[in-house]
Amino acid sequence: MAEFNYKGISVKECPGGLVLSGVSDFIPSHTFTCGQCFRWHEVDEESYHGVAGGHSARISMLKDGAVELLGVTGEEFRGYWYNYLDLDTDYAAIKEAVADDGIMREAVHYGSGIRLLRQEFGETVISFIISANNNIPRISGSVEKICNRWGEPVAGTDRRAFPELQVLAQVTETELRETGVGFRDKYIKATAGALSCAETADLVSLLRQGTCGEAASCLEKYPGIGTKVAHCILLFAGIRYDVFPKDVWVLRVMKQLYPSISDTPADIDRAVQARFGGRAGYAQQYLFHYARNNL
DNA sequence: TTGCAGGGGTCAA
DNA sequence: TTGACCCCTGCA
Repeated sequence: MAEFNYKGISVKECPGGLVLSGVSDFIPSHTFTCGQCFRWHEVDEESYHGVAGGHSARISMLKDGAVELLGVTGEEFRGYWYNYLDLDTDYAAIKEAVADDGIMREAVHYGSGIRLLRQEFGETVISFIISANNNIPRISGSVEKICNRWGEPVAGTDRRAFPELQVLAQVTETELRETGVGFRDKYIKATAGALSCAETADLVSLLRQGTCGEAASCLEKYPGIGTKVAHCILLFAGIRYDVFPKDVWVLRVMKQLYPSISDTPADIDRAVQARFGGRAGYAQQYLFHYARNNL
């Protein structure tokens, strides 16, 4: 069995996949259930199966702390999963920076194994349009149905890839509604159509420029995308980390734990930018995950 | 068993 | 600034 080192991570081939040593600050349950993604299914304790970017993997934490990637080749690890799992980011440094008071220390400790996934842009856009005024089981169900119906087959699994936006743009609203997306059907079709006409790489490049408010406004031009969904897309597609999505849970935690900060979104943004700056998105994830499970 | 409120918002009036 | 919007779930 071959063994190699990739950017500080020791990668060893094992039957059916790879075992990684030297990955820190990663716990599958924290990363895959913190609300940033909808296509990772728990198959065992600290073991999840997911499909991303046309690839399939079963990712598990082994007892010795090593990370096992089943169904993944060394080439796929270097070419896709390393970046997807955000393995080049130093989470120890981020955690130290954002855990600047007792509340944040507790939130960071609670979600210590969260990594922000660098998800596909189109999949992230459509998934978070579906998330509006919705709940996680239903969002996951709709996304899976969309993949089953219009996605391409993926090697190594019965599950399918998230379809291209060009494909979704051709689907009727009635067909979309059959996947349980409800009134969001027209938003999905319209935004998939508008984005499939645009050059995605150029748009993503544009979204990295300017302030996070400007980037969010750019996305808010598309149907079904308001401020909160725009911020989620920017953060969870790995485009920028200075955004702070404010959903009901974050507003709840801010009101309860930081009553001195006014609960208007603008005031929260000002306080968060001053305090966390370019790491606001990471802070939001720790707070959100903590709030969801403790408040 | 049935009825109702509410959910990781957005949009239009 | 408000209410409608799909529809599933939890709870009384």
